[in-house]
Amino acid sequence: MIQKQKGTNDIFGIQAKKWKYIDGIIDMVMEKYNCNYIRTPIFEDFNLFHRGIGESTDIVSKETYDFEDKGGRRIALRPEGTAGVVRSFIENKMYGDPVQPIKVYYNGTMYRYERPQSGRDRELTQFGVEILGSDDVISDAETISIAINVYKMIGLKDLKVKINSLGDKESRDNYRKVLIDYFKPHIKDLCEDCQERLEKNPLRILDCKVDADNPIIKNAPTTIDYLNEESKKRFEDLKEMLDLLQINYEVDPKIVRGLDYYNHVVFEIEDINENMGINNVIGAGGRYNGLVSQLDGPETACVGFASGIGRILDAVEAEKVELPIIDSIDLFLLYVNDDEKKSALYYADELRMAGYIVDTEYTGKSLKSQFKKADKLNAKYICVLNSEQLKNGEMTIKNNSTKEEEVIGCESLIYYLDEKLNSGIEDDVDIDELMKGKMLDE
RNA sequence: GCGCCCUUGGUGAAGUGGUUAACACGCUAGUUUGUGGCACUAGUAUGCAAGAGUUCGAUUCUCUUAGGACGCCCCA
Repeated sequence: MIQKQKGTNDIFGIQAKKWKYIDGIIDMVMEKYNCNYIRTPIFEDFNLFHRGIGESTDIVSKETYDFEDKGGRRIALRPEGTAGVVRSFIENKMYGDPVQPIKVYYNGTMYRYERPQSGRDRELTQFGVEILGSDDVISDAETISIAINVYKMIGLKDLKVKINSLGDKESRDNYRKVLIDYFKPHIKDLCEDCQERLEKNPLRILDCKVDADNPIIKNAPTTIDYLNEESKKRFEDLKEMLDLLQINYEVDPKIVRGLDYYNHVVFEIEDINENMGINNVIGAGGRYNGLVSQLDGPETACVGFASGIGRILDAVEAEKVELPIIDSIDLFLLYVNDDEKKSALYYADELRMAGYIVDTEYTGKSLKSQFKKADKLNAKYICVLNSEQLKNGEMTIKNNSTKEEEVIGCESLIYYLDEKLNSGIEDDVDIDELMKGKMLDE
């Protein structure tokens, strides 16, 4: 039997409904921020990621899904969303758009060749926001608030926002040197991995799991100590704006991000619920002012974040958030003989086009099992079509929770359902209304 | 790339080097010739991830491959 590929998932059933619900929330929140949807290709030139993500780490060569196509081109499945968006920004000359900055969001699958573990798959789905063409701290604050508001709308509560500033490029490079100089004399006191990291990626030593309590690491100089005046001012401004937005945050000098295109603000949003696995960061981002020019575009200041839908759903489960998923149908039509089957087909079609969720029997099962099926589908109303009754232009419709039956004229079926289902309390989910409700709660 | 554990039906699972692979749920049918969800009865894996080996004989032992879970590395 052919099995699915390692680290991939089939999403279906109730899980698929949850994904669609989350997607709906994202679309709605983005609309409010006037952030436009962008769809870029899933595969790109390998060099986009090679140059975009940087050569200092071995992420790209080792952990992208890449291959040579039939025309001899080196292709990579996108491992993240930002590079493609930036490529598109440059290629479509969006920097010439009279309205700046360009605010876009994406939502799609990414591919990383790595060993699956809790919260990590080879195919993952991320949504993310990029604000291209603004160097103002207000964009930094807004980026974080977008992420937070999406999570809030979903119903997540155990969130922790961690922020840090890497400063501008000089600050960052300077800090790297300082850090190497600081650790060098203590190298023998660090774990094996950290000894390797010292040259390759010293910033990550701060995040070491083995030596987390090692005083050498705890007392290491922080990025913030090496910010220049302008960078410091930016960071203070950002904190003030987050306070204004009532976003609780924590400054964590260990947040450094692996890639070297980041500067100024970097942030991670964790779900700290105890049921989350080791990978509990559900969203992360930062400012990347150097990337557009690095990819041959004009100097453009950008900020953005990305968030894994899979991780969000892990958090939803960990926090036991009940998503308001519609898991019922309006009417189930039962029948036995061929004449009744045709009536079922006809009325199902009519009612569906009138806006109702209608289902019926397709496998010729006994009436008894049709009742069971109606129950499993959580049918609000059921109707057993009867040839004799239909000849007189009538049918019996039954409320499947109260069990009350009524005989009605066939032609009044739509009006009957309209009256019963669309009046009074309705449990259909209106995301827009939900949002207004939650906004007011805050 | 490395480590560790795991893989039995539609589902949850028990089990053993040797006749018919427990049990439960589910499903199907009947009791009940068109109004069910209860009850009872019957049926429901020629098969134990795939392949190879050891053996008189393997689902059970060994190896390989694939997949799952978790952790390390890395983390976009």
